[in-house]
Amino acid sequence: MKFSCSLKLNHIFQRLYRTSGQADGLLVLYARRNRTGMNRVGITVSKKLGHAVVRNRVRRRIREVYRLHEDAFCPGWDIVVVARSRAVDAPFAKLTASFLNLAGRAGILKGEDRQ
RNA sequence: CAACCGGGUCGGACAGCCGCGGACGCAGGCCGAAAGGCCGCGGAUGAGGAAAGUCCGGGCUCCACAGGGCAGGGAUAACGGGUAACGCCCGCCGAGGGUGACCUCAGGACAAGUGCAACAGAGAGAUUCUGCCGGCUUUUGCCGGUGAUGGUGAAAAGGUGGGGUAAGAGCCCACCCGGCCCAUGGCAACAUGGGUUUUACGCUGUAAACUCUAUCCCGGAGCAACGCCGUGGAGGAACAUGCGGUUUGCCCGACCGUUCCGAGGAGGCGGCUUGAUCCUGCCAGCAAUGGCAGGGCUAGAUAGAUGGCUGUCAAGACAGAACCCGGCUUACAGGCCCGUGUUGCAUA
RNA sequence: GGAGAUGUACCCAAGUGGCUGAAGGGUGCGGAUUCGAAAUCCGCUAGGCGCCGCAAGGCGUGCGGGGGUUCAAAUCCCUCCAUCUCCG
Repeated sequence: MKFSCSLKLNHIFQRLYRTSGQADGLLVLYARRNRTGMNRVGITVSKKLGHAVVRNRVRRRIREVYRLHEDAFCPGWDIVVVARSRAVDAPFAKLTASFLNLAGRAGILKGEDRQ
């Protein structure tokens, strides 16, 4: 990926959880501008969603959504995506639509940036 | 042919496009004095039979070295073997179940001692409420014998039959059951056969109750252990035969700290995968397993790599390594293979 | 990843092999007190699930689930599940 890496530091997760996020039935999205010029993306899947196989599948699908639409995002943001329990059985197209809709509301897409 | 029994093994496949991890390779690019780092390209490679639960056994690592004495604790439990070890596995014995192939069993000792056995019942290892019998009394009743009777209970003096007696009782006899002793077979558990006399073998159940016996173990932790590097920020603490600390308890003993220079700490690197290893063949053994020979290297992440989408077939489960092995337990759709396998039906 | 702890009526909970009652609180209902309530005091029965019954009530099953030992298990043993805590 061109300008993205994974978000690894626990205190940055904690900082993002204190901000007000965007949510719908499938996902919750927190975003915050950073100074690196890169996007740092973290995915949170709680143990309540199921066993390790279920959690791995949800995380991989969410990461795939971001990877396929990386060009639509503005660089320079910290992003945390939390999967809710209905995201376990959601089809891939609905997951994509939910992610892009929440990102648009957070104002981190390139189209939103021009306005 | 059908229904089973036991054992083993696989556990989505193929194609296309876009992606991921760590090794390896490259007269490749950038940075750097160098060591090296980052990027790019390439072809290989990349989750399980349970990776799970963390229930046992080890390896490995560290801590202030763990020594002696007295207490104490834990595990296992027919017998023989296998193993690095085990509470695991194999064989075998006994008991129980099944028509059978076979399956299940914490399966030492209550005849060393102690405890418990509620309620009911006369009585729960010790007895006379009713009954029966004998004697006295001659209404009531009293004394003695008796567990054979009734009822109670999970359990009531080893069982059946006969003799015997006032009535009865292993009191006596025959057979059976169990215990003990002897002989034979077996490494052994045990099996089979015999004996059990003189005076006295007949003993309840419970040890997943205390306990006893036998064998083994017991310092503590666990890779978030532990070692190394360490930005920024802050700058402490203490005075000697004392104080604090180290192991299941106590005593003795031993040791450590009480400092000096950088503990602790965000983060990073190592630990991190060649091992009681896997595959094939032969040999020993009923088997678990062991030996020899040849060949192979087969994940190593660190917010955690195997994915996403499409198509065809199938519809197809349980489920994701985190220091590593050997087991156990639990979850699980379907497919395949093996057996001088079992039973039933049909045909010859 | 590792180490532990706890599960009992709607909630808090005692019970560590035995009889009728799963003790006792809170909660519920009724009464006293009050103009009315809260608090307090007194009494009462019910307590979860299933079946039968018009009702009173009765029977069975229930102490997280399953299995075992025992005459008998909330209690002892094994196993699974759930919840919570701690370790950088």
